[in-house]
Amino acid sequence: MQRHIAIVEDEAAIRHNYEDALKRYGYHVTGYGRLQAAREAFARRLPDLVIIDVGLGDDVEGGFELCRELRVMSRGLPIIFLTARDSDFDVISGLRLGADDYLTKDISLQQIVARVVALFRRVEALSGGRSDEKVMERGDLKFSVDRMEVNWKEQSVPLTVTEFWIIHSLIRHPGHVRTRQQLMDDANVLVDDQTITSHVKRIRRKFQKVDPDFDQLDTVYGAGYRWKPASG
Amino acid sequence: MQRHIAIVEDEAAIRHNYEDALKRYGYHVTGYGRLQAAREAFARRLPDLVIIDVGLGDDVEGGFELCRELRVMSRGLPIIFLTARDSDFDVISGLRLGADDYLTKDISLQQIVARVVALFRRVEALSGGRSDEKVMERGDLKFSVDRMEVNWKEQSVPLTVTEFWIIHSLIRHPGHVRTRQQLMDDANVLVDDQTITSHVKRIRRKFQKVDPDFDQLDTVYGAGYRWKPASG
DNA sequence: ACTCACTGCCACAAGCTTGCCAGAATTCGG
DNA sequence: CCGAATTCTGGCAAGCTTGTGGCAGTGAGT
Repeated sequence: MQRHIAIVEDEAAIRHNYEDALKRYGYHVTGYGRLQAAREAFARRLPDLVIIDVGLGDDVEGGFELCRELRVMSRGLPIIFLTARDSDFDVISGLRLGADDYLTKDISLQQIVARVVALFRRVEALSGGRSDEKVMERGDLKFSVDRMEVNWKEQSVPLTVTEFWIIHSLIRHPGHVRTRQQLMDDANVLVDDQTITSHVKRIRRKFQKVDPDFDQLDTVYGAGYRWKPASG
Repeated sequence: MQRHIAIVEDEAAIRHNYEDALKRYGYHVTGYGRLQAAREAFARRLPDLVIIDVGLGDDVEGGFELCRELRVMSRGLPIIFLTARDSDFDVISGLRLGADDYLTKDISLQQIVARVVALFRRVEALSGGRSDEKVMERGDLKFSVDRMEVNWKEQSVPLTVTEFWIIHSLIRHPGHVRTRQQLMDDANVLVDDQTITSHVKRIRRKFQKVDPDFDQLDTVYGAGYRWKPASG
């Protein structure tokens, strides 16, 4: 699968520069001019890497806030900070937001691409070659792609491969309805709708074995299934 | 119209396997044993999807080169890479070239077919699909197609699929009257006028359960229904 | 060869949704 | 104010969707 990079940067000219450079390297790139747009997009689907300009307009704090939110959504998601001013650099490092890299805007496009590539390589090395995040945390759920392991409330839930990818698909789109077709695609199987129903039953059973009150996986009648977002 | 898939793979046995599997799914498949043959065919007519073995003979670079050429010819053409080797080098290079998917040869035929189907679905969704706004906000109403969820004054309103599409149709034309016929079309059902009346009744009831003063959905005598614009 | 886990699917049960009817209520035109 | 047309409403039966237990085929591991 192609890597998906998100760029949050309000100056259109700069944003397009970065987009072009990264696209030329075969990445799938989406640019966002405003924080809110980015936030909404991320709620739908997390990219594989995020580049954030912390000097976004007058809302200096916004970039930090977004970073914090992303860290909550996905612990392992690579984040690169961009800043026009050198002075911000200290602030950023002081905040320990967990960004994976900091860049000032005066560096060359080539350098940026190089950093992105390097970051992907590093993430890959850690996670054994998958393009997905190492670990996702969503409320009571901990999800590790490289270990193929799922934890619910600190307890391990033993899932099979197919079940794993179905859950994976649901969790990567929290709150969104996924049709049985989509789940099939994401789990890489080509089967009957009913079979997905069976898998979901088994998944529920396994979660309930660990936590009888498990209730995070909604059925949406006539549509599909949905992973209930943490807050409800 | 039938989809045309091209397979570039030098080992005849493997190539035929793939061809058969995909043909059984109703695709029109052409196999090419040598790069040059494929290149010439593509110059005449581009297929709808290409599967390339990157380990073609001793010409390791050939597959990548072909991919590059195809990308120039058609930016959106779906390309799947096949390889016997699982080394990172192949993966990275393949992805940078803009391949849409990447498979090692040890996966099952079924999985390959599944990927092909999924890729076509994705491409279709991007081009042919209507480009809906994902989230709509109209005054007290929040509406998300992805989530199949409707909120009125911050409270969730549980609607069925048909009700959902009816509301969707009304909200996309705020202040305009929609006939029962139009609502039928938009909800993709073919029924009696009276049935739409029933649906509207149920929709109103559900909104009123959340907010007894709900009054946003007007009846226009002799014509149809209308979603009252916000301030009204 | 044998076991065991996984997967896909079937068949039946349970539940929800939908379409429509018939009578009541409302609106419209004169 | 009256009659005709239109809409509202409660309710119900058919049909579709999902839950559930189970079974057979496959493939990996012993």
